[in-house]
Amino acid sequence: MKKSPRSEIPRKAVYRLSVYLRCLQRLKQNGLRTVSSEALARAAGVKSTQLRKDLTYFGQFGTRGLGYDVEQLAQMITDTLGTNSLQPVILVGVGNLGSALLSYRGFEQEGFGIIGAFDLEPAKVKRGRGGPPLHGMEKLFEIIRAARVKMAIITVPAAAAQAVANQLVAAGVTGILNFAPIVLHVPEDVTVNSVNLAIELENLSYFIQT
Amino acid sequence: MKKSPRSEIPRKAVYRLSVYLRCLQRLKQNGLRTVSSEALARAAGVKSTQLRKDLTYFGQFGTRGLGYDVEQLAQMITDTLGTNSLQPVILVGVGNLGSALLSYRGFEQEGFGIIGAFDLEPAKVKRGRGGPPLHGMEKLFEIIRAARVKMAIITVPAAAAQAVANQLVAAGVTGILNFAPIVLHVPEDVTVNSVNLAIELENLSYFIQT
DNA sequence: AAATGTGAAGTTGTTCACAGCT
DNA sequence: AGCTGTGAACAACTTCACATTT
Repeated sequence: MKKSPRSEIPRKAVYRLSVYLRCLQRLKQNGLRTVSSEALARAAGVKSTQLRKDLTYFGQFGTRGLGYDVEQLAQMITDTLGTNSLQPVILVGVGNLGSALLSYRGFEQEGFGIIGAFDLEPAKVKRGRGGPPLHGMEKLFEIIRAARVKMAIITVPAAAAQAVANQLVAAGVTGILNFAPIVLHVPEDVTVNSVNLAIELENLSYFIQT
Repeated sequence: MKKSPRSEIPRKAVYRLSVYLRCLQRLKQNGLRTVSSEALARAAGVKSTQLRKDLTYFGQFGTRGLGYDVEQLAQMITDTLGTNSLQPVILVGVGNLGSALLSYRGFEQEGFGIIGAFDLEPAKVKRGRGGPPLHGMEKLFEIIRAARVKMAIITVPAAAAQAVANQLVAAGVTGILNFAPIVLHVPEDVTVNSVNLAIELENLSYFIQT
């Protein structure tokens, strides 16, 4: 298997891989077997040359004159992203946003299972029925280790986020999806993706000014 | 007032402006009056030269030898982003994620008020107490027009998202925060910021692979 | 002395143009 | 003929080096 040097692949290209995958899934549902870079790129909202360039970072998957096999390309993307097997994920901070995300089913649809939620005061949290078990913070380390959890979602207030991140990293987490409005400092081998909903709106606010 | 040509300012620089603002707010709470580009940049997780370059897109705000006035710089950023006055926002699609975001108070803290929520079947939606009024889709156009709403949040399923976007644009919305896992096609003068939570996790999944 | 502001250099990411398969 | 794969050209963004101001 050709293992490309991971560091030379643009982060954005990896991100777009996920977008392509969504489009391929839709195409498959519509019964399409093959697709050209032109058509897939249009669906994904990018230029066809960019799509082809992105794919070459990971290998060669097309047939010249014909296009890409929908099924096969989707398979290679899930292989590459590592979303074949179900990844266990935990969530820390069951406040407004945290409980919101717990009731959101969108993660599971894509192969991620939230196997546990953590909060400083689990007793105070109002929980709907269903959903993952809720623990106090003292269980964090133990559960992460036991389930070999590599990915975590942080939805605690800004003031607590860095401390939580430190605990997660110490327990073995190497991927963090951070919703706290703060820049997290972590070791090099840990990846942080930050989503800040207020900033997304604020950003729009700039562009709608006439 | 120096009005720089909006199109020549990198989108990323505008985004970082929001990050700087968050840091300035924290500094202000801690009682700091001035801050150097070095210190602010560290807090924001960027290089100091980048911070300075970003700011020059909007004017000159520092004092050489001293640094930036925290209060004044924060003021200029809110002016620039247009978040001085409270922006009315609506939300379309009160499913799992939509109702999640409605109960999330983070938007209001930053000067955005969700003045209305819309759903195909408002009767079916379980609503907690409080929060904005809930309407059927037939009211969408009228309410957007009446309140001169410019910004909207889309949390409908992928299959419905483009149609909703079209309605929003027709009613006068020019900024859309899109949570549907699909690429929206809109006129040039409309800005779309897409947030895809599943993709963020999927992306992490790639980087945690050893 | 300390720190900003900025043209120039460097780096990264995107698009072009076309060679090379099927 | 049609469409992919890719080196080279281009564009966008970041960082450097240093002149400039307080």
